Amino acid sequence: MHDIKKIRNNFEEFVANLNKRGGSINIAPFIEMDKKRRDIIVEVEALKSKQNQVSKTVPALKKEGKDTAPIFAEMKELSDQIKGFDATLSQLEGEMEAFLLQVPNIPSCLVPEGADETQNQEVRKHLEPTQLGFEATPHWDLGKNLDIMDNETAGKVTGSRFMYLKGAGARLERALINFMLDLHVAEHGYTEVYAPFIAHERSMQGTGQLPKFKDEAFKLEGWDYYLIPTSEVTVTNMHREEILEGACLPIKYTAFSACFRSEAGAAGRDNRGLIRQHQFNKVELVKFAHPNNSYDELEKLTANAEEVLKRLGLPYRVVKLCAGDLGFSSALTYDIEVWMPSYNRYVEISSCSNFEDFQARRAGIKFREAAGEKTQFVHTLNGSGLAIGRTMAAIMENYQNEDGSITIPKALQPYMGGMDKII
RNA sequence: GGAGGAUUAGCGAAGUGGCCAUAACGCGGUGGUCUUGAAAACCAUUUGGGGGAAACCCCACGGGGGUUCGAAUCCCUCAUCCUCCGCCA
Repeated sequence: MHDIKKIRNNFEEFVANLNKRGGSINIAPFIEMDKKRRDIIVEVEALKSKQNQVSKTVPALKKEGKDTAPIFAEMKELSDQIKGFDATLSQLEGEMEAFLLQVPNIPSCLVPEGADETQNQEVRKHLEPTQLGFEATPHWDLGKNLDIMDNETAGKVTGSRFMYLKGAGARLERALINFMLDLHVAEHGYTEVYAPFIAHERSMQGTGQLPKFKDEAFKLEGWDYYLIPTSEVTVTNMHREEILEGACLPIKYTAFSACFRSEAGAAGRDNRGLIRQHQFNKVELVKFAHPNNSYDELEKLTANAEEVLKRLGLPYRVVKLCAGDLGFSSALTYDIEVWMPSYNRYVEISSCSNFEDFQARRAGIKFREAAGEKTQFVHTLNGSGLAIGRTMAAIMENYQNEDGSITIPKALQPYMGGMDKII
C-alpha cells in the first residue's frame, strides 16, 4: 500500500518508478477519485459541524420548555443529507482501497533494471558447484530407491504434489527444522515463534498475498480463512494495528511452519520431487526494523539464511533480483540459490526481501521513536531460512554417493541421532 | 456447541439517550518547582486517524451495521476474554 499523499504530490515520479517493474499503470482515475473524495469530505464535515452545534443547544432549549419540533425537522433533513454523503464517501474510499491494493511496491533505487530473471545480478558465490565424479541421480530417484520418499502413496491419499517421507527421510526433515531454528535462535538472536497455519483475509492482505494472488492460495470453504502460503503472513501480522516502541527495534522472529500453495500454472518441468509441492515446510526469518537501517538489516538477514547453507556445506550463490523479477510487495530482494547437481544449475532456496513500509501500511504496523514523538510505519523484512524440502533435496543430491547412499552433513549428524549416512 | 457476564487512554476504572471524550477519579510516563542529590509533596503535561493554506473542523468508547434530531449508553451482528455446562487430543 502506498501513501496517498505521495502519489498525489509526485505522481509522475511515482508512475515512472512503478513502471520500472515492466507494467504500465494508469494512475489518473485514482487521482480523480482522490480529488472527489476530498471535496466530499469538506462538504460533509461542514454539515456535521452544523449538526453538532445545533445538538449542543437542544438540552438548553428543552429546559426552557421551547418547542423543538421545527429544529428536529430541519435536523432530520440535515441528517439524511449527511448519511447520503457518508454512503458516497465510503463507497468511493472502498474503490480507492481496491485500486491501491492492486498496486505493487516501488523498487528500491538499489534494484537493477531488467525485465526478467535473466537480468538478475549475481552478488556472491560460496563454494564451487559439487563435482560428484559420476552422473548425478535426481533426489526423487534417490529417495525412492532408499525408501525414504513416497509420492505414490501421497497421490493415493491426497493427490499430486504431495509427499510422504519415511524413516530417515522423515527424520531428516525434522532434523533440518530443528537445526535451522536452533541456529537462528541461539546464534543469530531471533525469537522463536510458532504461529497458526491459517490466517484470515485481512492478514493475507496485510502482507500482500491478497487480493492480487487469490489463485495462489488455498481458501477454506465457508470461511474467510486461508491456508498460509508462508509464515510471513502470520508472523508479520502479529503486530498488525499496533504501535511498537522504537527502542524495541529491530524485532526478530524465526518461525517454522507448513506452507500451502496452489501453484496454479506452475505445471511441467523442474517441478518433480520436493521442489514444488502444494505443502512444504519452511523456517522463516521476519524482522520489524527502523526505516533508517532496514537495508543493513536485510544484509544481516540474508547472511543469517546463508549461514545455514554454509554449515551444511552446500554450494550456493546470492542474486539480486532485477525490477522485472521483483515480487509484488518487495522493494529489494536477494534470492539465495543452491546448487542442484541433477539440474546442473542453481535453484532458489530462499528469498530475502525488504518491503520498506509497504506491508506496514497495509497491516497498520507503526512505531514511536520516543515518548511524545509522532508515529511512523516500520519497515518489514523477511526471508526463508530456509525452505526445508528444497534443502533436503539439495543435501540428497550434493551428498549422494555412487552406491546411491547419502552422507549426512556433519552439522546435521547430532540431529539425526548420530547417523552419518542413509543407506 | 449452549447459558450468563465483560470489552472506555500505557494500566485500573467512572459514565445507562444531549450539560461525558483535549474521557471524572486513581496508578504509571514526561517536563518543572523544591532539594547537595534523590524520595516525598506540589504544578503542568500525556490517544490515534482524516480534511484544511491557516484559523480550525470532522471521525473513533472491541470491529461492523441499525434505531434516533442526537448513541459510550438502545437494537442486530462479529471478534476476543471470564464463569458455568457439553464435547474432546
